[in-house]
Amino acid sequence: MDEKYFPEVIEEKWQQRWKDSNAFVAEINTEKPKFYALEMLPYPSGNLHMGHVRNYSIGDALAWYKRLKGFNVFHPIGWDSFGQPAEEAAIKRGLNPREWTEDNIRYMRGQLQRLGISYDWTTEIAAHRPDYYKFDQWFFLKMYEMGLAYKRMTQVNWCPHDQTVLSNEQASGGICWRCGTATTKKDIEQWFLKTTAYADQLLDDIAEIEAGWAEKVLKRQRDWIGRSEGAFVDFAVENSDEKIRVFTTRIDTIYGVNAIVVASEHPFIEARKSELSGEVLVKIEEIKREKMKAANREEEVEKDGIATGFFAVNPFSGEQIPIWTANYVLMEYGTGAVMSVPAHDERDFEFAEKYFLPIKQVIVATISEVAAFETKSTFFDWNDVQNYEGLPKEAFTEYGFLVNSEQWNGKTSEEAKKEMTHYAEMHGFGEAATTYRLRDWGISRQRFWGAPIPIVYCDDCGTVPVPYEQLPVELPDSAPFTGVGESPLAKVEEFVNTTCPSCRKAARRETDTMDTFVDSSWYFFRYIDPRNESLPFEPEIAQYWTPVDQYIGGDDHAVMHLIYTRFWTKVMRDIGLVHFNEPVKRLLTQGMVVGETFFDDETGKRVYFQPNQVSVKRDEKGKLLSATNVEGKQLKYAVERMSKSKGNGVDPNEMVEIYGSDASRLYVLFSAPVENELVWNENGIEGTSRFLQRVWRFVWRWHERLKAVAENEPTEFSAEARKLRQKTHQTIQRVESDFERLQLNTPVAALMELSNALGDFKVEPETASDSDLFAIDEAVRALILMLAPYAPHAAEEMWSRLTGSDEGMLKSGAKFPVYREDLARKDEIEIPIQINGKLRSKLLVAPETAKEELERAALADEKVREYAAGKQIAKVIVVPNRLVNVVIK
RNA sequence: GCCGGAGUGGCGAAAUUGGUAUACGCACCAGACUCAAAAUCUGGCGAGAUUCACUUCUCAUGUCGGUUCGAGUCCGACCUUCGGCACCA
Repeated sequence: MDEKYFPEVIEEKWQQRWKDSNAFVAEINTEKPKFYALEMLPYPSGNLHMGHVRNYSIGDALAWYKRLKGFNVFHPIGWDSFGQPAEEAAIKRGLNPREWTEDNIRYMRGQLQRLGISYDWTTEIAAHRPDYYKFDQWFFLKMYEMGLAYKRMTQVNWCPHDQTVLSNEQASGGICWRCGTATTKKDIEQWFLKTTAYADQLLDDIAEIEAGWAEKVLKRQRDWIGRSEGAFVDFAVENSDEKIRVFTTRIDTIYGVNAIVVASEHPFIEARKSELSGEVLVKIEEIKREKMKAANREEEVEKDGIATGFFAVNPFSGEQIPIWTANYVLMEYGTGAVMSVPAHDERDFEFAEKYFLPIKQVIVATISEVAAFETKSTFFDWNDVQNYEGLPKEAFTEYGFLVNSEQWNGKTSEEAKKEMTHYAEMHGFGEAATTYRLRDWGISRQRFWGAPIPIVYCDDCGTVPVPYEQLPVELPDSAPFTGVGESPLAKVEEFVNTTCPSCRKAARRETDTMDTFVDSSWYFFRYIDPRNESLPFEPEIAQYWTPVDQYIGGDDHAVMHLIYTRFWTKVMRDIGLVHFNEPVKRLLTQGMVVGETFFDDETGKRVYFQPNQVSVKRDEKGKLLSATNVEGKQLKYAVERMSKSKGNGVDPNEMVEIYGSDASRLYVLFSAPVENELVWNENGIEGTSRFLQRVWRFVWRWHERLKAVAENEPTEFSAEARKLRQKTHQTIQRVESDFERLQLNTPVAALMELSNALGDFKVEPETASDSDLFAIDEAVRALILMLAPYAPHAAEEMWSRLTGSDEGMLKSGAKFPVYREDLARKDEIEIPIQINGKLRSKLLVAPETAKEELERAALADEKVREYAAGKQIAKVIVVPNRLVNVVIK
């Protein structure tokens, strides 16, 4: 240990030592409680950004804390290494995706190791390696057997120029990202996983994890699944045997139906093309075009539609109602047809207003209104100008009581829904139904850099799954990467041409690869048994380590990844690999790390923020008012996610080089609560670095002297020493309870206070008494141990100096300090005295002073007497150990 | 438009259940050390008024109102802001 704190020296030293001693290698140990700490695995883009640093600093703090609390901690890391950027690098720069990926992993692994995150590197995995994606394929085959993987026609974005499939992102604005051509839609066959089969479980099992997941994430999941309960009702088409089935959650409003509205792609329309008028056909084409634009642009589109000229019959009332088609009805949801009830649905109301369709009220808010409707007609007809006054201003969408509904009049919406659904069932024109917004998961990608889908197409045998013993279906070394044309794999003859596993004749392989969300749906199960060649993992090992106790990541994964991984877990349970429903007990969604970004107003180009290149004006609250570059030209600015490409990034490498990993991590954890957005501020890190140095200097000054500390607790302590011990134990309690609540910023404040208390303890090493030494030793040890989750290298070094042992905290059996209530308690506490709720005076008393005693002391207080003079004391409120409030009138 | 979260000093933020608002840190100011600077150490730091001074008082947690002995915290309305969803029948 040097007198001065040189992070680069000690950090390298301890990183090496941890590695040599396998300090973080986890082994099953049934004697200890286990703790699985997991951070979302990174995509190997080439560089860590500050969001990663934050993510791993949080995870590491918890991992260290739990280790010190005696848990057997598993803290692994890996690489989400399949995906488009590797392929892009291949197209743009002629690189081999595999080499590009491996290079990036090597570099980023170095960065992680430089940060000193306590990973068990022996379990590192990467999705692009055959020993991993073999099991993506294994799972696919299992799901195929279970009927959960199937193929169907679906629409994709298509670039007619490049002849290639585009993701929504690549086709955003309806333009191909590569060539700028307007995109079209194309029908192709793709593989799907039947997530909808688990829709109810995905929704209902939320109850099991509710306590440990942020409500905002659960809400988004519920919305994503979008279960809605209602009924199907069949409307007969007049003069035909055909029926149009609609889905409604409000069958109670069915007497208010003024039209059936179908989507422009609805089979009813397709089947009657020849019978529709030219005007209608033109409109339908217009609607389809509008829909496509609407999907790409993000504007609200006005409702548009046309009557088809056909009519249907309301099965309840027998009324004849027109069949319309309109742009606001979606083919993808429900049945692609709705019953329009303008009086009780906002969209239908808007539509009726535009096209002057009749509006009939069938629900009223209160029972007292029901009687009035027996004589009053509420059918609003736009042709009847007399009645114009009766036009409601908006739809009444709440539940209420039925009117204008024959035998159902007077019933509540809830009763009517049940009874009318039953009635429809009895009469064969409807049934109770539940629909979901959740779609099956399309996993086919017409890309190279992903796990090949293990399927063979044979002219004789059809679709044949690759036998398990032939897995993995390996990706070829390379493929022609052009970014245009069909899937790159389709061009690799030796890959495509194979023999049918069933009849041995020549056959062709599936050339689509899997969505990368497949890899990330189960990766944390692979960590626990990463070299297993026959199974994704051994169920017995999973029995010990899983589910994950604490998962940490950004809330950008609140739906897709976290729904898919929950789905996958349920499938694994049904296969018999695991015995629980939910993979993650507690989820922490960290806030983004953001920085200010500057753009050139004219060119839109980013301007790198460097103090000498950009000058900014701020208002008194520090909010940016304007920014100019060197030439005084106005710049645009925004606060966005920090990254190198955006030019607002602090490079983690640079930061670690200047301040060290410990100070950097400490700063990131200290300066905002984990779930808050973290706005990067260069100055803050100086403070945390100074704090570490202060602690360091203290240990340096005292460590020799502390070797002589008494083993047994002295019986007598000075008042000063007692105060220090009090602070020590109060701090232990605070830090512990904050960690349990995942509040990682406030423990740092507590540790700073303890460190300040040590500084205030005016004793010199040369003259300190045995009891003083004991108190200091106790405080310093506690401080260092509690600092370890934030600044593990510095903590290790100081610990080794104090203990004289170099083997490391964990190997030497160091434990989180134990809180002692008897020492934390104060001799004397300050009780505020309020008069009419306002602080007027203070009382120094022993803790646990009785109520009566407090009241007496408060009333005797000079201030209180002053205020009470000539007035009446109406009441005295005494909360022991808290306050006294004297109410004076 | 709908849903959800959040508004506390110059800034990041504290305040387990209603009970001393502004802990801790940054920035800033003053002092000590130094030939000087950096580093370090000490002190100050919500606003306003009052006093030579010790002090004392008033106001302040987005705005307005309510409940309560007492509200940053609970209730109601509104404003601002961030995020999610966007015709889901």
